[in-house]
Amino acid sequence: MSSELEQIRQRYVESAGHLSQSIGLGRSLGQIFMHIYLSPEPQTLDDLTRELEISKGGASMAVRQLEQWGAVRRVWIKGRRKDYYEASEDFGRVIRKALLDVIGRRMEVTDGLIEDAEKVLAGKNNGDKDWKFMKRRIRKLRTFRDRARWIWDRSIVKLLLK
Amino acid sequence: MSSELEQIRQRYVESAGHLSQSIGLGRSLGQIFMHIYLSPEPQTLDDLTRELEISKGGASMAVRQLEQWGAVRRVWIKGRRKDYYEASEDFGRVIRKALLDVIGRRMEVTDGLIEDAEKVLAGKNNGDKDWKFMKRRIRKLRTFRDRARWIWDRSIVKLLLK
DNA sequence: CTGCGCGTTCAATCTATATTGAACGTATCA
DNA sequence: TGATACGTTCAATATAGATTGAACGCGCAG
Repeated sequence: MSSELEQIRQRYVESAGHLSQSIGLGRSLGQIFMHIYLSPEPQTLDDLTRELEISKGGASMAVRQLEQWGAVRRVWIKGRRKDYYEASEDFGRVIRKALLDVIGRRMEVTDGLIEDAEKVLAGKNNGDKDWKFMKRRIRKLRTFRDRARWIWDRSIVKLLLK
Repeated sequence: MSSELEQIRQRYVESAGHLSQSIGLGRSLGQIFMHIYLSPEPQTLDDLTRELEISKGGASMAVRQLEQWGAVRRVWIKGRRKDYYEASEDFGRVIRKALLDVIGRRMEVTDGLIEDAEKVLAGKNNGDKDWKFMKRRIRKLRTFRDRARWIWDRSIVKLLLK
């Protein structure tokens, strides 16, 4: 492949790496996807370790993540023993799956905590000013949490499905 | 303040710290906001460093970030020299500002790269298979980038404004 | 003007997490 | 049934970036 073409690809790989790094997914995830996406031929783990200078273990894990999000798919080439990967062009689907996965996981983290505290607070219902304040704030927190979840489930997810 | 109340607050502070850490904002940002939010009285930087055991420098920077997002506001108490902070209850506005800030910044990162490469590719328009492939992929990338920006600007932002 | 009490800055340090790579399990081929 | 060529795992390591804290500037009180 022409070296000028190679240069362009490298620039994209680098950029994708920075981007995925900046959103907290690690550099190699973006690099790997972009490399596969800009490769005319399906790529193997060895191709990735060689071209991107990353470890085999890392490549293996990243590729599995990308596969779960539908960003790459495994293709079998008969006669070959290795796994070959090619990129999906359906970015919409990929982003949707990744968002649902990543953000959905994050929203679960907060579950449980608010309910627990509200139970304690309900028991201790004396007229104390500070307890009242705490109750009001935590009720407000819960209201917002519920609304956020609703918007996420009913509106954002729906929007992403288009 | 009752120590039981104090315990509840500490649990929330800890959780908020974990949450903000997990979304890549650092632990202290979440801790600080939650501490102020659950405090009946406006808090000073010294209060924060004492209660949360964080450095003054860090508290100063985090509070400034929270102020920019409208999550806390500075209040003057006459006769006092220190800055006092109290929390906003309008989470919707806060989240909106933070998202627009954080994600907006991220979307700018990718600008420029695609255009540059397309110019190079347009020049080298020979019939070569690999060049054609690269062109198609990058065009697709650009199409998606444009669509993503459109959805962000026209739909998500609009949704958040409610 | 001087000293003090603040908030801010930023190079040094620490830490959460991404990445590595040797050891391992597994499937394929002779 | 080995032998080999893979992909996977996970404890060890490296690194990005969050946090610290000493030095600083500024404004107010005396």
